[in-house]
Amino acid sequence: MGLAKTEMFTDQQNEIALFAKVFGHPARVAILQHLFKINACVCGDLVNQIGLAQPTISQHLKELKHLGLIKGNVEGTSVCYCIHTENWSKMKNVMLQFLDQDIQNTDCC
Amino acid sequence: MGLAKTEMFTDQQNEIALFAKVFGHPARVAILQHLFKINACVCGDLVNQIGLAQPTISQHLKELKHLGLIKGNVEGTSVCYCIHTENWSKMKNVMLQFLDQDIQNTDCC
DNA sequence: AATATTAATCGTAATATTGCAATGAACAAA
DNA sequence: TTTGTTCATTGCAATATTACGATTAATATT
Repeated sequence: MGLAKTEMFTDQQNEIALFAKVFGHPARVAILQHLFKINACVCGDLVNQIGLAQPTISQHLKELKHLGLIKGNVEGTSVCYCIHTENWSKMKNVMLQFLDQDIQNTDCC
Repeated sequence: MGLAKTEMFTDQQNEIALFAKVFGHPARVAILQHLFKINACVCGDLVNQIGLAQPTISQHLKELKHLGLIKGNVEGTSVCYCIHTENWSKMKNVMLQFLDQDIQNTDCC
């Protein structure tokens, strides 16, 4: 059914999955890396940088914005995007808690 | 269309996306968390724990195994799964490098 | 050998994602 | 006001993902 049964998982598990999902496409990884590097970027520049069509970039930006990881500021006819540092930190904590799990004992198999 | 254009991104970006994608479903997050907690687990136990049907769990396990994040050992009629600690560490380094990016300057927008 | 147990695989239905052409909306410049 | 620029939205085609019933494969148990 192409549909995750979210109701059978904890809020934490669903949150981790949501964040991970948005990183699950190389275009969004590239967009975020570029925003970190340049610190702020107009949508059109991203289209040139990444090489996908404008509607496609716009859609990826929408998803990143929806999760709160980036901010967009209208400046005339263009829109300036940048990392939402506070939310990025919060997300990082959630993901680190998941990634940093440690096994206490030796390998089993 | 429904297909990521991986050829236009760096290997690193594609690798990050691949790892993130596998974490992008709460069932796989739950499976991994359970394996960390219990350290080793027979497939049937995961089916009981998670609450999805056996073929579904088996499919999720396959994806985790394919990325090398877990190992599976046949023990009689059952299969014992556990975290592949070495590969988990490698994956963690890749993801941390991405998550730990820092902005040098102030917010722009 | 016959039966039971466990997990993988196959096949399929339902839904989601990706990508872009076409269009629309908002603003700036002439 | 007309034209151009920039970005969002719509609509659609192609592909991927999720879930599970049915079946198969492998090994135990009787």
